[in-house]
Amino acid sequence: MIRTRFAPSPTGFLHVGGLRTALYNYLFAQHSNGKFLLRIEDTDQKRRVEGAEESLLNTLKLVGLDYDEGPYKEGPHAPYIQSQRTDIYRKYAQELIEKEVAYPCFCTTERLEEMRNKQQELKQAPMYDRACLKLTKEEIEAKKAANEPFVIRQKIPRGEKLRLNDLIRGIVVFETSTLDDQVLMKSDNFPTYHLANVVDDHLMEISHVIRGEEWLPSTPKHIMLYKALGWEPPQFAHIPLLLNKDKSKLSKRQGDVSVESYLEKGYLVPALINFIALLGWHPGKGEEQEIFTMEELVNKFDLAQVHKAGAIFDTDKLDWFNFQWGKKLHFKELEKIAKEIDPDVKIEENQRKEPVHTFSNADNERMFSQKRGEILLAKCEKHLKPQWTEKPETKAVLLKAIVTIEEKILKNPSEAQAHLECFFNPKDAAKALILNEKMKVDEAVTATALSEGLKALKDFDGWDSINKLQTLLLNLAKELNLKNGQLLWPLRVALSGEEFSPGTFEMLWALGKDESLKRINRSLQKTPREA
RNA sequence: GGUCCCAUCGUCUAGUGGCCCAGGACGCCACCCUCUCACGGUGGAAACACGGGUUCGACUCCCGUUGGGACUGCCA
Repeated sequence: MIRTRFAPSPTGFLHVGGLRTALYNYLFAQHSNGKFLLRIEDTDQKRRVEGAEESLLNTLKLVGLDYDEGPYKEGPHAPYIQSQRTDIYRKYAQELIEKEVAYPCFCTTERLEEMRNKQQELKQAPMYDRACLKLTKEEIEAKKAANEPFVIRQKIPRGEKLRLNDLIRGIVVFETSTLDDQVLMKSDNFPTYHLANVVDDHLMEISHVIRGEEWLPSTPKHIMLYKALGWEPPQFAHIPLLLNKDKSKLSKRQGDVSVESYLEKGYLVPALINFIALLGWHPGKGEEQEIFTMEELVNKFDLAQVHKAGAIFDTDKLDWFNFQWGKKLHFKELEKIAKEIDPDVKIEENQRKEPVHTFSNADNERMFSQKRGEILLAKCEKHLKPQWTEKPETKAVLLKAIVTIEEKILKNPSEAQAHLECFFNPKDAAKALILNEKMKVDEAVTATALSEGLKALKDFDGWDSINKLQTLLLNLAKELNLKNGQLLWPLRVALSGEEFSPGTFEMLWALGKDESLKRINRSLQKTPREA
């Protein structure tokens, strides 16, 4: 039975590196029909952060990493919070002393510090000098009786070779003489990671310990503890680190590392998972697919394909994943509501692989467009000026305008405001902007385009359809013997007042007849006809 | 300093001795589409750290060098 665990320390928000560790544990367990457990490692009273545990649990839930056993869930090995298991660790610490693979140490922090400084100066490896190992039973009892605080240290044998077969790194050999006598129990009677982790992983029947590479150097100590207690060690898989741009271990100081903050910024859960999964793992076999659902990841995941080298956490690619997933999810949602509105709707893909919805009547199409606006609005509402969404008349325009900038919202919702500005705060079109040499738009062309455009639009009654507006103006351009751009550019700039904006047909449609004619008219007044 | 880990385009990576004068993706650049921006399409620049072996043949195996990283806490 495969059993894995994620064992975070509740000292803050869930870190993206932690998310990846959790994800690999989850994927591996799911892939092999095993169990994934969550255990809270809160043995350091000093680093306790209020609310961190809740936030951790909450984020894990948000990203869909549900655990089979863990806090607030029934499980055969409860409790899953280490601070509630201290009796267990004390018992095993005692057992280790009795087996003489651990010993009490009364050295003060000051003495240890002094010792290390000296060793550093002599360019020696800082290691505990085993002063307390020489204590007799009587001396130990006397110190205990005098209430001297003490820790329990692991007694590492000297001159032995320890082989570890890591699932990712292969065989790693350690010389035990280079290993320090690790503290197992602190003077506050709480265990350190090293003891608690070994005891719990054994008791909770963890088969595979999948954890960050930073643990590799202490793994031989852990293996010795398993052996000393007569236990079979689990399999180890040390996954590579996530790195800052300068290749150091990913840290808060060099950018955003909390999963919550990425979620808050609007990154989609499947995009984040997709991105993180591929940082240090690849399905291999020449696979060129990049977009994977959680289900596909579970199917394809394999520890043998996890890399050895660290990966830089570079969010450029995350932005791309987010855009891909944004489109995918959005189009799926549109399909659903289109079918709800009109069971006979025809959905075809255009050349860009975007869905085109053809409805059986104009009412359905209108309703769909409105719904589409509402969906898009929900994606960017928090970035918009509230006055646009509050007034009914501006809201109607907004729901249309927002559809015209769909791909921009999908790409980056926080920029929606800037793209929508031209619908609500029209700037007078600067003459210099309308005239465009490259497009062959001079003053005469502008005057013709605006006045003829205005004339045609005045009597037009197809304002509810972008397609009809398009047909009208394209035909007009032909009649006037103008290139499309010569007619459409002046009109678009007259409508938006901007160099960049949604297209002419889209703007006309969203703005509606009255406002459109007003804007074109105003530009026309200001643009002198050629003499 | 010591111990351990690692090393293919700027980044994420494919590659398990001949399929590779190295493939994909992001980013970048150019062109196309086009009423602008964007979207989309096509193309381009861009990497096996170095030196020795082993082999008929090395990105792939071995050794060394160099470089990077982690650990070296009564933190995890």
